[in-house]
Amino acid sequence: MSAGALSEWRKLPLSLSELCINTTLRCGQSFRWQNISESQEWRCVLYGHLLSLKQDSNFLYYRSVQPPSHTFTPTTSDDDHLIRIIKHYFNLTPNLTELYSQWSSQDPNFKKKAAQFTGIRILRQDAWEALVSFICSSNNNIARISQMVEKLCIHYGKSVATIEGRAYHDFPPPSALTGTDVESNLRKLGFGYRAKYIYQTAVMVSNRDQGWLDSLSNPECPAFGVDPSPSGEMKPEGREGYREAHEKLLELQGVGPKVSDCVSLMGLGWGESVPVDTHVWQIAQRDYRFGKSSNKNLNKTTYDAVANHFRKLWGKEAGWAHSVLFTADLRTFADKLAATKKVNVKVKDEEADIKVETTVTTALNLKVPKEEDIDVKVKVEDIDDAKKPISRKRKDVENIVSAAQTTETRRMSKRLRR
DNA sequence: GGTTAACCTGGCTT
DNA sequence: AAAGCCAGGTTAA
Repeated sequence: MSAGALSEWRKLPLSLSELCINTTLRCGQSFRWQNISESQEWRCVLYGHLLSLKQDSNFLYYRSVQPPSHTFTPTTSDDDHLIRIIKHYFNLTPNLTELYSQWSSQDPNFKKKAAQFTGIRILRQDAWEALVSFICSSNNNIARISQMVEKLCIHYGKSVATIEGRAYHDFPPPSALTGTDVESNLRKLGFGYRAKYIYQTAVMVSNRDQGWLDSLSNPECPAFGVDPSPSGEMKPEGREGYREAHEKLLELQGVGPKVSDCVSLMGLGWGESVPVDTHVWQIAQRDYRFGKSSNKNLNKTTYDAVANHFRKLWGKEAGWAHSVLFTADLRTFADKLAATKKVNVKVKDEEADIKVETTVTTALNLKVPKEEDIDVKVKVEDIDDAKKPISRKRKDVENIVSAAQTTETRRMSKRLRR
């Protein structure tokens, strides 16, 4: 392991509509990125390299730790290797702007949401990491999932670098999690019932041929270092290879349909995979007329119906579009909507402490179904939220949402009150 | 074969 | 303050 020195920043031309790391790295795809708030920088270990990123409207900036044997200036081959990691991990080949406009032309609801949530890409993560991460995700919240994944790396992953006193670890391979004490250790570390799933799945994967998991990848979007080749023909239920990957993953412990789809999408490169979780099910009911008649709850049949519907609507990269709507619905991003409202109301910083009396025509209300509306009295005391950190507590979010409302009684959805 | 109760835990609400 | 609720589900009965 190496300590200390990060290289100089280097940069890659990239627009925010092609990739927004601040959204993409926070929307529940990867649970491992660390945000350094002072420098607006994101850090994570990928393929044994500590990578640090930041972004402005025209460039993605990146740097890494210097291997001790090298001079301060990175060699071109080091730089090339980092660029390859970045392009692979962020799946930079597809033209996202083009995809957004295709999805928008097919789907007015997508179009409505997408304007606020540009630059969301599906990451091309390591399949094993995605598998374990999403096993951890079951019946769990993003904050705790992130903690669990971090603990896995600290206790079982290789330490790669130490920067500013913090050690950075890589994600542990399956073989590191097959010890007979792993389940009990993970339980002590707070994994709950997922401890057994992780241990059992590690054993199962280790017992298969090396590279078995990666072999389930979309050939057009293979594992890092593998050359792409053509994949099969798109069908309503997805390509042959996707169906096969999905099915094989289900054999593993702790992997049901939703986790299998997350791994297929974010770890195996199958763009048509649409994970249907509670959020997506709610979106389907609220915005796409699902669950209106007999099928009121999410089961195998409705799961497939929702996924197939979105594949028909959005096409081969349906999972990418799904992620945009999913993100737009995350509580973490309630501020995006509110922030835009504030721009509309033209509230100036120096007026931030003044009560808002303006009537706001709000997109918040547009997406609310009438049946679920309830009356809420809103009093706005403080709308000075602009400089607060990204991650907010519930009360902060309510204040922001409130700020977008008037002081009179308005209608507000249950979902937005979360 | 489709439904349903358990399942771990920590953070937040009441 | 203590109890209840909830979080990107899966499993076994």
